[in-house]
Amino acid sequence: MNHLPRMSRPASEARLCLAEFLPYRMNVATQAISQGLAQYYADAYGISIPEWRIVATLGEFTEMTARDIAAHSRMSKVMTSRAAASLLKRKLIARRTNREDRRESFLRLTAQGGSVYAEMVPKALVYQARLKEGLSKSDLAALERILAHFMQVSQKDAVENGRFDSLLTL
Amino acid sequence: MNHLPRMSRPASEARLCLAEFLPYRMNVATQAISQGLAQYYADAYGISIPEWRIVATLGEFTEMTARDIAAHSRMSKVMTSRAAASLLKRKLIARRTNREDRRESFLRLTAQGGSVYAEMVPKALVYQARLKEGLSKSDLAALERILAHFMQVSQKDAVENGRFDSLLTL
DNA sequence: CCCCATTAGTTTCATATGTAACTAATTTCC
DNA sequence: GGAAATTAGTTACATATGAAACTAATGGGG
Repeated sequence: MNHLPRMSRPASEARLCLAEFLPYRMNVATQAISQGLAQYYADAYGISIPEWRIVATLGEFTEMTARDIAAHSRMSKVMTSRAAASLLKRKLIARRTNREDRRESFLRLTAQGGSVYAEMVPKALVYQARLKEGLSKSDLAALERILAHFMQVSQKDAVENGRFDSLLTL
Repeated sequence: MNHLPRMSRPASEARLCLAEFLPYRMNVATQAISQGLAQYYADAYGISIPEWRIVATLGEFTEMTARDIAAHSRMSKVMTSRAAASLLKRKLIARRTNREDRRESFLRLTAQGGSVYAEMVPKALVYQARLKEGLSKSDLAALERILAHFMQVSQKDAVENGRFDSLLTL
């Protein structure tokens, strides 16, 4: 007589180990990375991550509309609007309505916003360096490919499932 | 006469390019990955990510306390409590108070919860396979090292800054 | 034994975020 | 030239999340 399993199970019972599941692991790692940085931004400058994205974008490009900031920093227009409002209130950025198209306005860092930016950049770079420190050149190169690949796959997936908006939503 | 810059700037003006900033890129990539999966969970089973983490943990370990599920799936006890309450209400999990220590209870999947799990696992594995598809063996190996490294660095950072709780907070 | 500290888990409150509706300006197209 | 569609940006409402307060049960000296 041959041995049959006593308890019937689906033919292909694939096991899932949460701790090894890639989306989970990416989430946990990213959460851990963001946590420290966000805490630092908040403690030192009272700036949230969406606000930081605006400051960083304006620090890089000088003057931009909210729409373009949103696209560049991959935030929704709502998120961008709210973060910009908060920065405006604290006079870290200033707005200038576009006379050619009065729906939009150009945003730029104020002097004060500029010095916050100037202070934050080196800290951010140190943080990034700490993250990379200890990884080999080839692992860092792999990371570039991997992140690009993930973006591409997810993007394709979003398009296939009609979530076009998620291409711009935080 | 020698040329001096007309506008004085900090001696070491390190530039920051948001699009290349690692924490930002990890965030964007992870967000994109999670989005698709979360949407799928929600559409097909009305299950959120925290709920899925509980289901996945119980599918793997059969019976566990909320505390241990939280630790294993890296969620705060609040998040775990809320997600568990929702799953209990929908009878996807069941609870059994521990008689030795009546503060805690053991949670397990119900038959219904078990079949949801059984249906979701293959889908999750396909999603993961899609993500990995197209990456070389060596890039995937690098990814393992990278994620482990990020966890280690962030963990050390959290401890140094007294954020012990963030070791367990989602 | 009993008071105090600790632990599991829940609830409350404040804040953050997403979706959808909205306003105002502009463009399209007849 | 003007009604209809589009676009930039804001607001309103519902939901999600985090922090802290809270409840109930246990453990640990004295």
